[in-house]
Amino acid sequence: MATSQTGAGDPKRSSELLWREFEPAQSRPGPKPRLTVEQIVAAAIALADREGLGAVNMRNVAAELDVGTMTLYRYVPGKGELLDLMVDAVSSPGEDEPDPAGMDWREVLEHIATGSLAFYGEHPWMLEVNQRRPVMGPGSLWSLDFALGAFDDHDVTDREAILIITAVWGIATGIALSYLIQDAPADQGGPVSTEEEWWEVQLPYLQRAMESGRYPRMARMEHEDAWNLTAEDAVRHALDAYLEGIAPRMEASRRRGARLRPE
Amino acid sequence: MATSQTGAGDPKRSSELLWREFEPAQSRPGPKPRLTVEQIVAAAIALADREGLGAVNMRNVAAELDVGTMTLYRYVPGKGELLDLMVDAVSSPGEDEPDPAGMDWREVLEHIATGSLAFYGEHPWMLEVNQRRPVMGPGSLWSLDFALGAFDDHDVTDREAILIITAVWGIATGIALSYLIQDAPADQGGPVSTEEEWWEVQLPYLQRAMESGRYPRMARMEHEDAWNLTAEDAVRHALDAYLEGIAPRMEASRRRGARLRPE
DNA sequence: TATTACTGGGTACAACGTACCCGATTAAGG
DNA sequence: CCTTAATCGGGTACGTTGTACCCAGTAATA
Repeated sequence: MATSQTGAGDPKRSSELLWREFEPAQSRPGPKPRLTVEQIVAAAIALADREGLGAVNMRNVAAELDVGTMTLYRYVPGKGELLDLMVDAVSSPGEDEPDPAGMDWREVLEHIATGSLAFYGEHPWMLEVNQRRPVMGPGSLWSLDFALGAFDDHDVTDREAILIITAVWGIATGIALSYLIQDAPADQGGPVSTEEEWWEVQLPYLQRAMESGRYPRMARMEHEDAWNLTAEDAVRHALDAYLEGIAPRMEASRRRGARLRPE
Repeated sequence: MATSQTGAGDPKRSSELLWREFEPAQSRPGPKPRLTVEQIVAAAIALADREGLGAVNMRNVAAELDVGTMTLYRYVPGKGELLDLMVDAVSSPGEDEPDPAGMDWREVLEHIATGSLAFYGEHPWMLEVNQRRPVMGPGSLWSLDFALGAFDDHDVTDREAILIITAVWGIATGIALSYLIQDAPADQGGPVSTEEEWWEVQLPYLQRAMESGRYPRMARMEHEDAWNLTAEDAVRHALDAYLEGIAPRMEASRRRGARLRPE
């Protein structure tokens, strides 16, 4: 296995591990484990944050924890499952997470979008993970529940809520993919060309392409400032327009003085 | 190199290959090449379409063409560059591509979004490629130029045009990532759990999670229809709302009776 | 015809995931 | 307290990848 896909392993083992907090450990014969799953996941995340997803291999994670490589397999069935655990762990709420109850729908959705950017800034390797199957662990469920908080005071169908959450998440992730993935530490090995070098080399080819007349609209662009956008600029624009688009519907669906009742 | 990243190789070699049509071959000593770069790229794309990105390795591509593995290295510096070429090749215009000149801004942007979905449906492996650096070849430039056609009749700044294109592209790609990547042929090897199996196994855990009271909003959802969304549904919703949001600006910027002049 | 650059592709190695194995350890039963 | 058996740490080794290196065959040029 070489690629980095979620849901690659045995779903039963993955689920057991994701929800491990639900079955407390019981006393068993044999030596005390030296590690915990949490330690392994934390080490793998630290490694990914620091050196990129390419550096996350079983040998490196084991070295990070100063244990033998094969020891990891006592705790985690394989690399695929470890990746699932990493994804769910970073999706879990932080210390200072606000409570969506009491926030306006706009605030919640904006918090999701800007929070996603900050999130991908901290964990750019998350943009490289192929979330082939949704990882449904405690952290991911929490994220979804948080997002649903946008509609606490509104009468929208479940379907509509999902559509809106999907759209906001899609905007944030789609744009983060364009702008942030390049900040992730790359697998080194080849000629470690910097961003400047990269463009410098391409420039003459692009120049000739522009002069070829095959890209008339591009050729007419002022290159200077148009491309100097940040992910924040792009998300702000897209989100503002999108929220403007759904605002009438949201305002129409607002319930009168309702609060989330934990019935 | 194990991961699938663009821009991984030598940028000079990549550019030369991307723009190979610009330097015509000249007569040289030595045997005639048995292959062309086009053939190799086409074989790799066919393989990726059919068996997934995981099946694209140098040995398989060579077997597809009935040549020795190392022969490929006569034409392509390495797998990273081959991936760049694949990405640019599938981004090139098809036979029946409409001309954005003469289309309304809405039509162009909608065509980009729905076209993207169809595109990812045909080449789901594109969702797995980490576009760490933009591949600036003939195909990608053409896509950009096409998108800029949305503004032929409008007075918008270059910056604004890029913002809008980025938003539409981000919406389509972000949503495709959620909905379509699961349709890509998976790297087989482990327990090849189907979609149903996957959910069946997770269900009891999710049930317990819902009963735990930690996800009150999720627990209150009607699961039946809310999750049965297609990528088309999600994109239509997001794009409609977004276009609604930028419509005032676009209408305000419309030029009077202007047409694209190939000056 | 001789030269020379280029072609096909076999061999081999390094990095990876992980199957398999063995000895050391420790809770539970007597 | 001692036996038993499950569990732990982790070394060895193999299969799969990308690709460096090499050599022999080939064809345009001089």
